[in-house]
Amino acid sequence: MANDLPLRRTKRSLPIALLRARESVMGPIRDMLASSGVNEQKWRVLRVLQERGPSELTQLASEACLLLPSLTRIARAMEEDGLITRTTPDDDRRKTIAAITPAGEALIRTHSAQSASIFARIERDFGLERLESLLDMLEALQALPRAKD
Amino acid sequence: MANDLPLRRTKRSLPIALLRARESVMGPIRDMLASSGVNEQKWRVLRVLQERGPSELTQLASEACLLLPSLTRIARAMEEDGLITRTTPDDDRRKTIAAITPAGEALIRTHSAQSASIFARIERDFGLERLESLLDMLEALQALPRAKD
DNA sequence: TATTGTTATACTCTATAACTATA
DNA sequence: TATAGTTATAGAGTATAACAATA
Repeated sequence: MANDLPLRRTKRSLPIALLRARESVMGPIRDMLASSGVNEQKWRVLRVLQERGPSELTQLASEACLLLPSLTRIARAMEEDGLITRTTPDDDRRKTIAAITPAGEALIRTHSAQSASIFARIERDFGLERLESLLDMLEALQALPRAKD
Repeated sequence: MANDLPLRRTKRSLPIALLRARESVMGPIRDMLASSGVNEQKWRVLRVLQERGPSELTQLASEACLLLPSLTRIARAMEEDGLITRTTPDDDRRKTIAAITPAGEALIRTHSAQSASIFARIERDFGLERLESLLDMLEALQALPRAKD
């Protein structure tokens, strides 16, 4: 069996290239979050909730790229910190709806200027048009049909 | 202070878009690795070593997107499994050089056909030209100057 | 029976600092 | 003194399965 096909160079390996690109972008963002009291995961949860409004945990986990058991723990901690609320809707009491609180929104606002400045720098160095094109492609990549096998 | 600038939609947030895109690509690759006995991190180490040849741990950590303490542990385990060797060069005995073994290369070969097929599917669904263009941009993004502040 | 979320568990990675050996 | 790597430690995420409550 001729299964010793050479693999792509790692620079041209999509998973590795995506990871390395993310690592280079995350540097200044990690510095920002270090002074915020929330980690990357909690920041994503806040960002998704602010954008989408109150959300079921399953959907929230999917959009924030977290497993549901991880989100269960994270959401409990964030509720204790007053950043989100968790409620059970009367029409389906299996569900939990998470929602961002004013304190959570305030935390985002506190860092919005810094976040914008980090992004502006990338825009400047990378090029606005190219960046928009990259974001278009990343969005399209997410939308690809999931392989079944 | 007008620091309540609205943030980008999460779909247009570079860190989140990179993460979500990677998650959608990693699905079938995780399935592949599940039957290989190595996890994502060890797979990256093997891929980098196969490509670059024997490497110092600091450089290897950087290219495989791992912290050095993580790599120390991972490399020890991989050496025990016979996938890599670790040697101390005579000209600088502070260093450790890791190198892939024939068993490590065999492990990669075992999955090269499957890996190629996963990639071919993405090429087909996403478009070859578009994919190459995406990889170009990801490579360029990695090469951006690191922010200092 | 299927769905939603929680809990439990084992494993692993992350992040930081302290430490050793060598240069 | 600086560098390369290791060790230690605390914290957190990953992955899976089992479970409870509800539909």
